[in-house]
Amino acid sequence: MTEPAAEAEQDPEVTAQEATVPVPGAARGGPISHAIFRLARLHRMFAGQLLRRIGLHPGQELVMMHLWELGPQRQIDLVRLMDSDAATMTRTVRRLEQAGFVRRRPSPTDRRASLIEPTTASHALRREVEQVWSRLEDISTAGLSGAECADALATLERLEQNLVRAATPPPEPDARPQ
Amino acid sequence: MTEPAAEAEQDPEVTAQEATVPVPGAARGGPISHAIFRLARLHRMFAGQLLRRIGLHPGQELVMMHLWELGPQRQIDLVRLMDSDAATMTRTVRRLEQAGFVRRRPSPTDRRASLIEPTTASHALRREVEQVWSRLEDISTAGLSGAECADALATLERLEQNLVRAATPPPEPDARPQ
DNA sequence: GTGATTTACTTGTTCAGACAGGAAAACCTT
DNA sequence: AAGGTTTTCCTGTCTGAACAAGTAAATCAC
Repeated sequence: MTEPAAEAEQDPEVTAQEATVPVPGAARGGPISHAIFRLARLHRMFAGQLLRRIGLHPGQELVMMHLWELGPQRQIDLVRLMDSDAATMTRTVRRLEQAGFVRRRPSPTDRRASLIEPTTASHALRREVEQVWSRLEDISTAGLSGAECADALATLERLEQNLVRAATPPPEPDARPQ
Repeated sequence: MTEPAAEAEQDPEVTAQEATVPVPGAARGGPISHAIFRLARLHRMFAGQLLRRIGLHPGQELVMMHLWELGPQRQIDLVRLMDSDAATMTRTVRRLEQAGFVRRRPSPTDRRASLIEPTTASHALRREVEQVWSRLEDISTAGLSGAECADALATLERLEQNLVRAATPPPEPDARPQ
């Protein structure tokens, strides 16, 4: 069990005829929103194809990276690290367990929780996952200078901050929140 | 329509404690990739919450926008317009039909296909969907000048183009492709 | 200590998205 | 006309993601 990876075929048919999908919303609706949407779609599809070859599904690689980096974690810790969902994490961990990449161990201090830890077999995956991320980064930043990369990053983070601010519960101008 | 700015929500619990989710990959892995990932997640979550209030799920609004804009379409046309998947479209159209937003009519010229058309009832949705997109755009671009918006758009499209290029099948340097 | 609340996790449901496989109609070639 | 191929759509399966609801353990308040 726990055969390391799927090494599949080496050259996938990463054929996305995406290019320029004309969407009504793009013209009059929201050019930025729609660009985010398209970029996200493509990026996700790309990551999915790279991950598929090493036997992971999108999202699972983040769990594994956290575990490799931080060691055994409770599910709730993983949920917080990834800003994910407890229900999703339950299933993701179960699938990773069935795939032989993680193991569950009852928490010695909390009988509600279990500790999730990477199996030794999973360590063969680590380099591959890191290669996937590095490849994705190379592809995304192809042809961009260091300054342009920094610029792009600042732009992405600014957009993100705008959404974070808008999503943040209430301004709560109350002087004494507590 | 197009109420000016984000002016925050008045009610929803759009509480994402996102903020700064520390992910291993962010530090050493791929800052740009990870920023795309986070931005996409937030953007999608936001769109989902706005759409939920008007009774749609993410993705369905795009189908409706195409139908409102272009009139009756075959499923395969919608698939191509959205760069989606035939299987997904089958189910999305079925759900939209059950929700009363679209109707199916057999194609007069092709007995394999049916034409999907928006119902009259759906037209009440149109303004709401447009408001959602416009709100999303306002939120995303809050505090950005016109030039900065154009800049951000260029950045997003450049990243997108990088992925498109990488996904495009082969360079095929063969002089005579045919 | 007893009882209420919170926390960690699970299950059920619904949705999008991707892939495999298949059916029927349309098409092309011979 | 006959046969093979392509197109259009559907179903099944598996995954992530989100929400609701529930269980068991821990914690807090009294």
